[in-house]
Amino acid sequence: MEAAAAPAFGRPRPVVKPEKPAGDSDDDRNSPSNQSLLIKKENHGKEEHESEDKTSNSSDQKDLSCTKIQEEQLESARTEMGEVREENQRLKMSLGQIMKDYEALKMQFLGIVGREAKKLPEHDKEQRQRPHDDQTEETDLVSLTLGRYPMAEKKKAAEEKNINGGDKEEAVKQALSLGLNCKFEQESTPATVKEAHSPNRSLTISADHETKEDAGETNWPPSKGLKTMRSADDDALPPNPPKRARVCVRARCETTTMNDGCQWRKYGQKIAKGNPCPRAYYRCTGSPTCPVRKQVQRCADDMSILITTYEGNHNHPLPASATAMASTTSAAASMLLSGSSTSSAPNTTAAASSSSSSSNHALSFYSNSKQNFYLPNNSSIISSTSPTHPTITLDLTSNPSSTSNPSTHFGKFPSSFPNSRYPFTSQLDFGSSRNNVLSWNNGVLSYNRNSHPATTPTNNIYQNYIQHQRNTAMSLPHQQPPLPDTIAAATKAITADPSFQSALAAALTSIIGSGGAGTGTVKSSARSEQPLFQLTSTATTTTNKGNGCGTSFLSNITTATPSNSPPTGNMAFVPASSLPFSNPKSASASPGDHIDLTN
DNA sequence: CGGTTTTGACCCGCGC
DNA sequence: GCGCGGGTCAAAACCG
Repeated sequence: MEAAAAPAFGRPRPVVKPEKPAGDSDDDRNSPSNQSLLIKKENHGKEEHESEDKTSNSSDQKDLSCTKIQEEQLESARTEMGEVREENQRLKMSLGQIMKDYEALKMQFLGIVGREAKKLPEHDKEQRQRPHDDQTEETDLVSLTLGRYPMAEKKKAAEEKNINGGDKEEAVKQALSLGLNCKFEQESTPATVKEAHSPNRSLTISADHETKEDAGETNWPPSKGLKTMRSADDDALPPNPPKRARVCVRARCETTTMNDGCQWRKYGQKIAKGNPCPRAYYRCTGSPTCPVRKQVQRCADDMSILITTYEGNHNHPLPASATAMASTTSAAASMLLSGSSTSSAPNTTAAASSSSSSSNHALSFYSNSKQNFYLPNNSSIISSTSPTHPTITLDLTSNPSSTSNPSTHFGKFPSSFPNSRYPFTSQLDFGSSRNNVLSWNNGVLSYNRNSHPATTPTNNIYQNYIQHQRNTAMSLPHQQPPLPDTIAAATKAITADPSFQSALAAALTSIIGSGGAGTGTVKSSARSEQPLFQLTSTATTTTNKGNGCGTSFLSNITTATPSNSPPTGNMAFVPASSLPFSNPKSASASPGDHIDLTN
């Protein structure tokens, strides 16, 4: 392995002449110097033989000249030998250097693994101890819950977890080797990650998938819809297209679909087994060739929960309001595909590495080289992997009363989730000790902290993040700094760390919205006629005349945060004009919505 | 009239 | 090989 790994370091190898093995002195018999010596001997014998037939004068002269020639040849042979030895030395040194590099990387990797292991919550450890077939990559499962997570249910959910089990090292390896440059604007950065087929994901493997997707070639289930793909989306499908990740978003929503800012056309509906609610199939109509599709289905156990599964990346410019969700889903997919899903604990640092910080990944889960990213409290991601589709689930449901909807939690998730056939789920609870609630209700994201019901409810998540950013050295008691400072700090943190979580972004958005507007509604500075996003909190109640469950809560905090991020940047800040609430035309985007303010 | 939704039929993979 | 189930197609209906 070491020998194989050494070239991967990219170190320029010394030029080695293949016909001249750089061996030690043992191999010198084949060296040119020896050859020349042999030639010399042969010549000497030949000359001696010839000298018998010739006169002594001429033979003496010839002997003289021959000895000179021999000496010259000897000299050149010696220099040649010296060169060969030098080359051997160089080769040995470079080999040693490669070995050193390898060892260093190995130590780094082990260190990361060790750190990761320390940060695993206890239930993760329990989970790890479970004999699980999660050893296979096919069953990767992570969970990120953006809602409060009661401890009891956390334990349940922990049982579902498996990614942090025996495969942790593998996952970290994947995280180290993968970075998914999910893109939503197809042009800028050539994405370089594809889904891995095998547990041993590598950069090589990850090179294709995104590229294909970015090129607008969606690798929809190769098995299915070949006809469809050929006709509409793709010109050519690879013989063995890689699996593509799915991102499942669970959110409380009374409407038929979540309003994620995209235009969708329904192309099918099916009654899925085990769920009385029909599953609807939508296609993105933003571009005729846009490969993105989504499935919408209500949770069988809790009809108020809408499960939206996204698949594919948009190959066209998205409405700004859509970039948020697209970014979120893509980031989640990135996380899944990169194996960074091993992060689990509150303040967990994911050992994910970003392959490119220049991606358009609006809400990257990745951290640049040595940066850590922190998952907000109560955020959870469930990722599961079916034989055909790795799936990551962003649970945006909240459960203010932990017992009201037990089924919405991941402990029961597999039974209610349409992808329940996925053999494993793992839930990573990022700490719910503070009883934070981040909920997404019918187009509004609300974040409640139960411990301070009367205060501004939306500060905790990024406070935690900021606290982590400050390395907890200050060990400040949990408090809520003045909002402007907080926003500035959050902005700074976000801009400093592009890997900030989408969920955190959502929370931040709501924070800023509540803080900036005070009424829970932030209006666009450019177009004040439409709310940028609306927030519910324990203190404020807003009505959403818009459509359905908006995902654009992630969008448009530009007015509050002086972010320099482009619309497709790490945070999707969009103008109000493009918010889905203002788009009542598409029924799929926002059919007959009404506001659920129960949270 | 163009776009969307509905819905039965069809295709295909997978498990038995 | 067969049945099941998920996913998609495509024509008709619907809607603004």
